[in-house]
Amino acid sequence: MANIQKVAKKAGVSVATVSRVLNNPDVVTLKTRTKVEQAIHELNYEPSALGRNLRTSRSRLLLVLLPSISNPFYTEIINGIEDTAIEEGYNILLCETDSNPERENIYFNMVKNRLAEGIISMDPTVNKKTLTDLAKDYPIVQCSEYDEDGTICYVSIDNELAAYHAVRHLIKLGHEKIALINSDEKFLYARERYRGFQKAMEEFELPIRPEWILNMENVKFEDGQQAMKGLLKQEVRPTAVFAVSDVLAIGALKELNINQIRVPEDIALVGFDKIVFSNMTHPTLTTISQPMYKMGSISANMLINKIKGKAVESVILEHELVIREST
Amino acid sequence: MANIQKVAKKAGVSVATVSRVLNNPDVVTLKTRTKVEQAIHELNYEPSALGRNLRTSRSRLLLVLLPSISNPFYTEIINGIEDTAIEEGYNILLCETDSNPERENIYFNMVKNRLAEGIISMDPTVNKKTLTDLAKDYPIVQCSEYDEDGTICYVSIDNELAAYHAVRHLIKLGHEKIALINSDEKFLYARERYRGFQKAMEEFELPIRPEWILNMENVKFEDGQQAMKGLLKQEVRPTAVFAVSDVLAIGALKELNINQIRVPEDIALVGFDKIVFSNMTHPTLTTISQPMYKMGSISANMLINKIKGKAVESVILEHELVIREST
DNA sequence: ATGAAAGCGCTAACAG
DNA sequence: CTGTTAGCGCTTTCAT
Repeated sequence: MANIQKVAKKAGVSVATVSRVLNNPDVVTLKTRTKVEQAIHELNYEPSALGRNLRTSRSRLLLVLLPSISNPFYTEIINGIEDTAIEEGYNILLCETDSNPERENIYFNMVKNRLAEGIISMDPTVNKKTLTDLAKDYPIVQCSEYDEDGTICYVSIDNELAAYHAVRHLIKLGHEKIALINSDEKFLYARERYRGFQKAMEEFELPIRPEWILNMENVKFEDGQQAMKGLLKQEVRPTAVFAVSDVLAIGALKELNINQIRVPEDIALVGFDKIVFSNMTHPTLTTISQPMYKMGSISANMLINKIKGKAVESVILEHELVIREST
Repeated sequence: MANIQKVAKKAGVSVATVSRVLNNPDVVTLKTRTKVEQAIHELNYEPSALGRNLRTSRSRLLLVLLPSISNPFYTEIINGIEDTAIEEGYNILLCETDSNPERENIYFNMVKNRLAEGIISMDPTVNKKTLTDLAKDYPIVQCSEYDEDGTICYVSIDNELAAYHAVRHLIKLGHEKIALINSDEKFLYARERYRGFQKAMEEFELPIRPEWILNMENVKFEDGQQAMKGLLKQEVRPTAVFAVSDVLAIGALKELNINQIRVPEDIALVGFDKIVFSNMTHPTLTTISQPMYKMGSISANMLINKIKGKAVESVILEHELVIREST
């Protein structure tokens, strides 16, 4: 495989000149440049990023931590991150942790040993302590899920307000018996969305029934289905359900369809995230839309600025209630 | 930042010894090893992968090319690739090409300049010529979509047979008017699945109506919905539809639901891929299941073997017809 | 404008 | 078992 030495030899110049042609072409005379370019072409030379990276001690690689790529919530965010990263000359490594600390560790080590220059964490299940410790020495930002009292910058939305809007929408539609399908409250977003639910219910003086507050361990379709199954078994049924993610809502909708319960006539349903599927269900899902692409691109910019040593500040973005057929 | 030199100095040994406790601990006496380990700990030393990579001229990075991560078809395959890769000490870089040759080129360059050691291509839109050229010099395998007369190894299924099974299933159910929602026939899998459709129809002496063969440019939900819209407009309606991907089928189902057409009573529907969402629709979707995880893990193994210089052979895996509510 | 030379951090052959 | 040393391929000062 051709290296810079061979090119230099073939072109009859020094390796420094070849390097200049590669990185700083205007400081080389047209004549020598042409010579070098021809040698490069003839030898089919490709500069090794390995050598360059060691020399410059940069890898131009960013890590994106997420529990699982199968969650459609992340896809638009990733697109935003990716476009911005590529624009800035970085590549991203999608890191599925599967909520597994060991996996997590592999990726943390990649930044410790310089294989990657920084981390965008979107993983609610990440070990906050480890992440905070790592953030002292390496550039890290958080996207969507963040650490409440942490020192790590983030970009997110106002989850409490968004949930409040969703529930208020149901209340204004005349619903009084409203259930909540939430995820595990060990996650900040789950706690915040619960607070939004609570706030709306209290504001309109509606009772919160503990048996209608469901906390699911995971956020897969089956969990939503399971949750709805639980709700339907109860003596008194709610007339409306707010699920904190579209995936949960779609699972719940499945169970409603199976039982021939009409949506929204018998039970109204609101989701969260506006994933692509949410428009393919029957009926289509009312949901909260987050500016996912923007969240991605902002977090990528934040991280790159941090890498460059610039100061960065956390950002809260706007959400939007998207009213469709399920309410 | 601590490097191997500082550790050696602190421990009072040579850099070689430090390197040994890192890579080959058993050849070092317990006593010196302990000394070195303590120095490593005290200095909070992390070996630089940059230096190691240059020295060993390996990056332990594999590229996975796919048009878009938002297509749920890829998620299980990626899991298979990832698990196998990590097991073998490799990491994977998910590369979205967006069917954009420029993007594609970025990733091809990463392997040319040694940042990555090989490529698993799952991208039907990839430039076959470029890929074949690259495969002469670098380890490359194909997963799912492959090049018919190419020299590049692949793992896939028998698309023609799978499509044949899907259509035969509809025929055995008594259907005679069967439509096909296909993707663009520039893709091999589309041509193969068409052939399977054709074979089944001919075997049972059923006519193939050109107006019931739809070739969609993309394979998003909207394309399936669009296709079904087209079918419903026609004078004579089919009683069954085979869509070559679940995503298309789900879009088609959406349009059927909108028009209150009963599935499977009025129109039966078969998809392809068995994506997670295909079990959440109402009715659930009959589909062809591919061993996606296995495809992923086999292709990763193939690539790693190729990198190691071993000979590898293409593999065709089994598929399965999964009969659910839509037929 | 170009070249010589140092060195990024590591591994591995060789010597002892 | 451990140390010395060369060098992976590149960029970048410092001279010229």
